[in-house]
Amino acid sequence: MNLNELNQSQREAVVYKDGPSLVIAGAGSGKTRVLTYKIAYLIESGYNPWNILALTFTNKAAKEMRVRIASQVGNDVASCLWMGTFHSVFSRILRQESQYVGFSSDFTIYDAQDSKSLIKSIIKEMQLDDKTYRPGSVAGRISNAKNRLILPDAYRSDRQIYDSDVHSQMPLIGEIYQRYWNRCRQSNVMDFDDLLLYTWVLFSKNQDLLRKYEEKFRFVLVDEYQDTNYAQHQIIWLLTQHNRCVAVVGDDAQSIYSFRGANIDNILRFQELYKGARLFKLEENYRSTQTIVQAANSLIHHNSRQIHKDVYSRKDMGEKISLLETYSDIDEATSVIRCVREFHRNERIPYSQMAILYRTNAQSRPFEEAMRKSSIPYIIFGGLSFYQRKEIKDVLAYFRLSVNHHDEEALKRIINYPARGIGQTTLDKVFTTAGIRGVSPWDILKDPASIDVNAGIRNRIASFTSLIESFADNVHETDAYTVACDIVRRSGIQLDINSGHDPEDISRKENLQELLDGIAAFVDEHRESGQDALLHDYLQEVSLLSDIDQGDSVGDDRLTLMTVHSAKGLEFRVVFVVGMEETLFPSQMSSDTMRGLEEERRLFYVAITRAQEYLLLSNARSRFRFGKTEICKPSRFLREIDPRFIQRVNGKGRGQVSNPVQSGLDVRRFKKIAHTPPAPASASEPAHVSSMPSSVQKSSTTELCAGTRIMHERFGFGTVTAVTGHGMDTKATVVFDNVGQKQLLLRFAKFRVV
DNA sequence: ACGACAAGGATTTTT
DNA sequence: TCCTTGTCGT
Repeated sequence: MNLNELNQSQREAVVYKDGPSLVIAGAGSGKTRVLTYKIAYLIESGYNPWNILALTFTNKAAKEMRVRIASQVGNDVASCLWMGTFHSVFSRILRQESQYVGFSSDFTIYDAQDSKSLIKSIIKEMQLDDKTYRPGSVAGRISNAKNRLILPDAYRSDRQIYDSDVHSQMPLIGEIYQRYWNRCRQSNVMDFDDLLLYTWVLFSKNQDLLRKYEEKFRFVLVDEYQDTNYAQHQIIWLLTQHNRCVAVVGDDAQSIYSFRGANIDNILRFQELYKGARLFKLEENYRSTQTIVQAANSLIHHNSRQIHKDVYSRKDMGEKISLLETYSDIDEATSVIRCVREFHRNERIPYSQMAILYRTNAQSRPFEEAMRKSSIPYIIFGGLSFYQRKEIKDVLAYFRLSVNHHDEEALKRIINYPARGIGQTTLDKVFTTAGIRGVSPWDILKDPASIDVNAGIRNRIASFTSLIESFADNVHETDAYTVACDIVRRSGIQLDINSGHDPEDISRKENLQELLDGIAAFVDEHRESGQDALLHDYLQEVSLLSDIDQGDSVGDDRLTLMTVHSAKGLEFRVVFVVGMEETLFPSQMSSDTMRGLEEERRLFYVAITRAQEYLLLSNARSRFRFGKTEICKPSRFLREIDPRFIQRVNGKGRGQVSNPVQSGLDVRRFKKIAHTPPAPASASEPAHVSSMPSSVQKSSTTELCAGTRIMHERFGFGTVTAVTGHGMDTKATVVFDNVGQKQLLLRFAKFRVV
């Protein structure tokens, strides 16, 4: 590792390991670089990788860091690090120690949808009005409570909380929380918040365990600390208050997730909590022009609560920031797209280096239309993620129920999908009886005498339970892919999904295939590195995966459209921030409190600092919203940027005024997430290569030695650096051109020598 | 038990 | 406007 590749302040932050430290990393200042170098440095100075805990918020960030660290210390070492998202690391710990919190180790995980659905059922069971007790808001309150480490008992006896619930017309939330809590325990499931909450319970109620993990994690690093909630903060504190070997990295100016419980005070008060903590500031921005950096500074200075820093750039001043005001949202889209085309033609900037950022997903539509008209290739992020789709969730529910029969939400999803004649009436009986007896619905299904139904239904129930049990039989021995195929086939999902022929059905079919391909890849990958690849293992990983980070195929030159939130951490040569209007950005719902407004301002700060070279901000005088045309005022944020950095531009071009008839008549609806115009008929590569019936031959191991070039089915080209082991256990160490170093177990690896 | 219609609501969403 | 949810009819 070469510390000379770091600047002065980066280096100081990296080599300090004698106590707690807070690294304030301005936008584009090399935060990930510091984290990865620091971990590599710790290892070089004697720390065992398995004694280092590094926590991130996204799988993507964890993966990226692991690759970068692997390139410094090798993959073998890097793979021993405890590195991952809070949720995945904690779920691993909880599975290990599940007995101490009263769960069994094969607990399954509820996503937000499952939680909401269970809460809805509970509200119904309590015969409350779901207009007053809106499941979404109730779920939000419970989630908040969990993030603040408030257990149901404490919730119900807290006067202040009760008053606030009464104030919002929902005095019984405590009761709902208690029931929700019990039901999750009974179902052997945890929701996302539970993964944090029970970890805290585990450590705070059990001194021996805490000591064990304190010993284990000799050094703890946390990325994006400004986004931690109280629970995460407290767990870190429990683990590190004695050895004080903790480094947190973040930027208070980029804290934009308070609506999910993130608490900016965690980072602002870090030094009060860890007395004597060193503060390092990374202030040189390597990403953007001086204009962009200074403009962003001038904006964020309007916030009162922040850690002082002077972010600067040594790049050129660059272009001024363009301000574009248009007549309507349609004009805004056409004008922005015209700019996109000019940047592409005149400046030769690829589309993939440009992004349109907006506050809300609903704003994407006019841009989609404009891009279709001018045949600009684009990709829209947002909307339903892959794993949220019905067809995918159904399959996953089968997996979950096979692993954990008590998973109530999984059961509810699939007991009558595909249709097997077990209707709502029967289900109601099952759930009511389960509620009365205090057992899981599965227990009721297994005990046919417990409900009053006719023999036909009884038979159908019996065949359903034995179907699930037959899946469960294989779950511990057979690999996830084989089990998954078996489930998809024998459950009747395959039949159901293959039956339709409209575009919707085709897409469902493709999604199912993609899921199965993903499982195949998972199995391959885990086998190659000698790890288990059972359905349990897959489920654990996939339950905590939200987006498909391998999603976009490389080489596609497409313009990006996304919300500002999802753009965090990304950068583009050209950025358009659109819809800069009061009530939209800042959002109506946030602008009544100072705290909310400051968060919106930070959000805008994030948007601005995504740009490397060119930044354009636009606002429309009128906008079509909720079925009406609204008059819009320019955002106050536009006035908060120092005018020295701003130039007004005219969106109308050469007197072109948008034609309302033209846009109004365009009634075709496009549901596709991504759209590529037909024009550049690129040699179409097969969209899906089913990976299990391997198209790549296994080569004989004797051909391999250090220096051999190989082509791996998934990892691409790479060079063998070492071959170790004998017979079945022969492994090759390969440095891949794109994905870094990997260990391949030759018995399973799919590659050929080139 | 499923499809057709009406009504109501509508940020942001790393896990 | 558009999406989700609930009710009603067959």
